[in-house]
Amino acid sequence: MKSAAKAMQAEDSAETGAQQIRDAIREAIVERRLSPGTKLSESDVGNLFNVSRTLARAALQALSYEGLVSVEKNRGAFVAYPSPEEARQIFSARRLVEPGILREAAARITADDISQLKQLLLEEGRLMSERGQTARRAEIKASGDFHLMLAEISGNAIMQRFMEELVARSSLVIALYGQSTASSCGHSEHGEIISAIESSDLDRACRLMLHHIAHIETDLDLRERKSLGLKEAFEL
Amino acid sequence: MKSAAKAMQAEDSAETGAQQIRDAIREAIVERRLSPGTKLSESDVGNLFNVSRTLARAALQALSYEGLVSVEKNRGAFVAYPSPEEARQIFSARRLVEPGILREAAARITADDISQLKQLLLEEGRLMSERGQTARRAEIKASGDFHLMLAEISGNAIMQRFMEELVARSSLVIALYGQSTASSCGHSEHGEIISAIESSDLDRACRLMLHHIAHIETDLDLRERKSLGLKEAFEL
DNA sequence: GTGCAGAAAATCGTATACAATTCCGCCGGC
DNA sequence: GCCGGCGGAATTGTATACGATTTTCTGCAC
Repeated sequence: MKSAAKAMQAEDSAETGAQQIRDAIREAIVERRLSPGTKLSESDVGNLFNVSRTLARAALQALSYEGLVSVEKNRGAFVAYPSPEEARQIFSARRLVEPGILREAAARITADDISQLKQLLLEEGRLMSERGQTARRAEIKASGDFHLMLAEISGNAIMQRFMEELVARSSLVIALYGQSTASSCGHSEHGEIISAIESSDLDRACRLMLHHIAHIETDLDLRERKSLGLKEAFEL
Repeated sequence: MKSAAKAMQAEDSAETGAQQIRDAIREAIVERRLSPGTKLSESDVGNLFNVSRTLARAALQALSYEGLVSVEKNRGAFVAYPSPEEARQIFSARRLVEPGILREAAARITADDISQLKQLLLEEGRLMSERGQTARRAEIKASGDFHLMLAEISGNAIMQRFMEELVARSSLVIALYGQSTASSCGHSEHGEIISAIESSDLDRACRLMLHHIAHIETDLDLRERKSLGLKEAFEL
């Protein structure tokens, strides 16, 4: 309900209404307030934001292009439920592009950028030590923001958009298959990467980045979770 | 009309009507039947395909997410007109991801894949020697398909989709800023890359790929083309 | 002829209406 | 009791309707 109110207040924004709805839903998905598989009916979304189905539908379509929502013909839209294979591909893509982004970012980075990165790191650490759902959600967001900021620094808007997609989908994967409570990125690894950049040791930075991504993947249990709703579900 | 890479997904009236329209327009853009800057009004598109504005709008929205169409609020949709900076970023992105894709593809490639690649090459060569608009258009498509097939072989659907976007946008850039009539890729370079893959010389293949992309860029004149609609336009 | 205000036309943004499809419970047959 | 078919409700797919914004055209003053 309060999200609906938020949508109303920003009514006279520059963007078309569908964009705001899309952003609101995306944020909810990335922060894991919406679980994978949840049905997002057009009417419900429309009612929630006090708009017609037209706009709700447009927002859902947009999210499906980002891979955060899957729409099935004549059946509706659902929060994406990435398969293990999809999960592997997402992280494979990250391993493929993030070192390159890191290199480009390092080539253009300014002192101001570095201090911003460090501030992000600090914030991340602060949230980690806090308790509570909201802190947890903010932490998830912050740890993704580190990777996104590197993409931003790289100065390539296309890669930046791609990284936004990958980070968002990673959040879904972690929500589904993550095991440890340490929800997302190893915080300290972010710091080490910054250090390596500062000392202009690019190779080391890239190695750390790859290690970091691998580390996140290690925390996943990517076994096919079939229906499982059988005897196995009850014999424990 | 049987592009191998189009092995995308089934038919039987496939997806919702908007998708077909989107694909048709995308093809027209990539084959340069639609020039950058051309206005795509919702009504016109709808009439052209005998559907309502609703579907036309959905298709245009979809294309805007791919960067092939830019929609301006309350003004309409236009075939994208990438700025020189955008063009640089597109090719920068390709330099960043294509070597990685190539490596993954090489790791999974089969004999059958190689023969398909070679066949694509042959087709490309044949089209090159032909005259006429339609041959030219088919050639443009074929030269892009080489890169797309590598992405497909890599087995990563996410990277494949990203490459589809990059190749399509590259076509726009070449249409805008390309100088030589040799519309697109150096044909022979594709062959060399295949050879390097065949002999398992990955480093060489990557070097060739980077060189190949650089070669395409060399053919661009990325100077800001301001209005130019002034005296310069008439004094020649 | 030039320039500008204002109306008319065209086009987009959003809502609503209707058709098509799927989902779900009910019922009779076996 | 279980299975398969048959409405009715719910939901999506598409079209149309209407208000808002932009563009174009017209006419009058200068």
